Amino acid sequence: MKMSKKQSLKSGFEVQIELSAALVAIEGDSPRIMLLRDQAPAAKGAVGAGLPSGPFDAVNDRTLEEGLRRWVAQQSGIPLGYVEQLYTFGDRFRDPLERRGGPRPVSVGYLALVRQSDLRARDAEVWSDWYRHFPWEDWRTGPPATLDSVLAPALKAWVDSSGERSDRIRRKDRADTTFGWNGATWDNERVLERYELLYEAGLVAEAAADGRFTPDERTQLIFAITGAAMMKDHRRILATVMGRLRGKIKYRPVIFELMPPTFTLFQLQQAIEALAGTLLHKQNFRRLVAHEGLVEPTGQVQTLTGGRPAELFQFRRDVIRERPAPGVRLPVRRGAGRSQL
Amino acid sequence: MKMSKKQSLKSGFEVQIELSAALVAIEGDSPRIMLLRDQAPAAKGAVGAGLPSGPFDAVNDRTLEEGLRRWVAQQSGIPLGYVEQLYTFGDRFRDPLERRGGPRPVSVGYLALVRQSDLRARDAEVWSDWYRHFPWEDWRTGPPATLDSVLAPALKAWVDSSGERSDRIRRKDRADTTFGWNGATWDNERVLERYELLYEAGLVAEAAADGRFTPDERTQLIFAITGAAMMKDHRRILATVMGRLRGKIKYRPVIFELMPPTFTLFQLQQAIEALAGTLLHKQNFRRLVAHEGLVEPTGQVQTLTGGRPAELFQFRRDVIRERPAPGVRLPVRRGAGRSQL
DNA sequence: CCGTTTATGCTAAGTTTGAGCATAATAGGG
DNA sequence: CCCTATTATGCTCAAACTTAGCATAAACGG
Repeated sequence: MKMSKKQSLKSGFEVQIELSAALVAIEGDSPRIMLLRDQAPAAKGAVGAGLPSGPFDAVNDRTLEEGLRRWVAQQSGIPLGYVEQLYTFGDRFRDPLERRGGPRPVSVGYLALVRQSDLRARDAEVWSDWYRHFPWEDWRTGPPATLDSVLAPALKAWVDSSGERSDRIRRKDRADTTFGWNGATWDNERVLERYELLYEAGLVAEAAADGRFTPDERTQLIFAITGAAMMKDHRRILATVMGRLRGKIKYRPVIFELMPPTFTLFQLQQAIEALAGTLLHKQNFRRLVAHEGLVEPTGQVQTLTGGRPAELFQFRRDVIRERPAPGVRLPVRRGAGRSQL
Repeated sequence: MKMSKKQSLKSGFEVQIELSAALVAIEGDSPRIMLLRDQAPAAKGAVGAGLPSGPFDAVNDRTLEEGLRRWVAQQSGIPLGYVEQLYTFGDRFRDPLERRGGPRPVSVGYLALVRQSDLRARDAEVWSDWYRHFPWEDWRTGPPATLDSVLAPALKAWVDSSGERSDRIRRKDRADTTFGWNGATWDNERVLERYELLYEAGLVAEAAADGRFTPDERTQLIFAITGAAMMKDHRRILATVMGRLRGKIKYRPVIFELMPPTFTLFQLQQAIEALAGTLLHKQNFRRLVAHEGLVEPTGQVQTLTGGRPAELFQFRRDVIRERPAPGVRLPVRRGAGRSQL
């Protein structure tokens, strides 16, 4: 059973692990993600911007996370605080380079939260609103326009394009449940499922880049909505980040990793709304937060908004001790919309 | 920046990925985990039983999960249904073999749920109750005895063993919050945190095996409670599984992956209690499940318990469509205990 | 000083949860 | 065949929590 190094190499047991981090920050009501500009000449096959990333060094890195921090520090200069491992992707052919003889990628995706104050973009970096890459995930101003007008018909075409009847039913069912059509509910955590569906349907630019599709006029139009391609599987990692973060704020106080030391309750609310992609009832949110004892007043006030000055609060560090799952339970506002496919 | 294959090998960028699966099943009120008996001669350095696992084959496996299924099928003959990736571990020296020149391990842990009916143990396999390996996690008959009598004093010794005062405070705080002592609450999901703490404190057999401790009389005693060592980092994966599963049943109907096609409500309750490690209020559980619409009656009854016959139910497949997070919200019973450290 | 804007307080009505009492339907023993 | 133990199921009450608004407070700009 045991193999020499040579043999194992030949049979493909050795791979390179790529560590990627999605750095998330919030500016006002905008959830931001850090992207490194596309620096490789287009001819080389690299497409789009990408997350900070680099290979895991088994000799020098004590842990995977240590390696990740090293790469991020090197590429962005941003010191990381909260870091969480998300998922390990090893699917074949997610990186178009692989078809041209590149190595088989196995990538470990991380989520890192960056406080607004630590935020400084240098030349090679962009902090872009994550809804630019996932416009259908933002429900703060009601059901996203492109959801029904563009994605629904495009997915309907994908459903109908299958030869088998049973397969068409499966596809339709899947589209309905992930996008909340025809009686199903929109679940704001299923970001990855929605992305994967669009990928399979060839409706995101990466799917075209991976060689299965030649982008025609119709898909070009759709790409305009689903956004420009990102490097490798980085948009998939981003989708994972969004879903995970949306789930996590509900039961762990991670939101405070994104807030400045002191903040008004409305700023806190806006930050949560930014991540969740939905709006909250202001008075109830305030009662919830106060009641949960997650924050405490500092006594100071802030007079920036033109209205009555808001009291400044800070996070109570010791809450973690007290209750098992101190998060911000999201009361949802009325008026979820749905459409037909 | 680019390196030839030779260079990258030298600098340690290529590693082997090990895929491991924790197969979970439930028998009555006992949550089971599948272990392969320790088959290597002790002299070789392998210690304890382990999870089914094997290296990822980048040439032949299309995805990581595919490789995992192949290994499990090969080693146990059990066909896997529900499979979920948990975490990727890459810490140095978690496997004692590594110190003796073995390869740097990077392992991707998976959770797989097996239906009782698919359960069949062959010679090399054991389905063991997971609380045998984590006795302090079972609160169904009240606070675990060994928690206060054995773990508390042992952890107190670990706290006091630090030379620095600030470090002692940090250690005490960490012990309190993860084990729910001194006013903190027991969180049944923090299985991994508790295991990691015991590992760091040298209180689990794996920590001794990794060479940092020579087990003396005292630790021998503790190992009797914390359980025999498992191979590599497999008990850590198991801890991750327990925590993840305890969290997941609350918001996704994964429990049904473990149940037979039809079941009584009390069987369902016992299954959930088995995973959660806590007891539920029977009448309220029934109301909850009925109200959530997760199950539907089959019309049949079961007369096995000696009391009134129980109606048999089945899972309603279509619930996933309807609501965003159909899980079994766990009402907790009174009487959480705590102790002093 | 007045209208506008944002922050904050408060309450009525509806829903969910925690706990326990009461009843129903079986088995087994006398 | 009746009585008791045992498990299943139905129901209710009070407490806690949510939802949705109304109402008031405290700033700003004319």
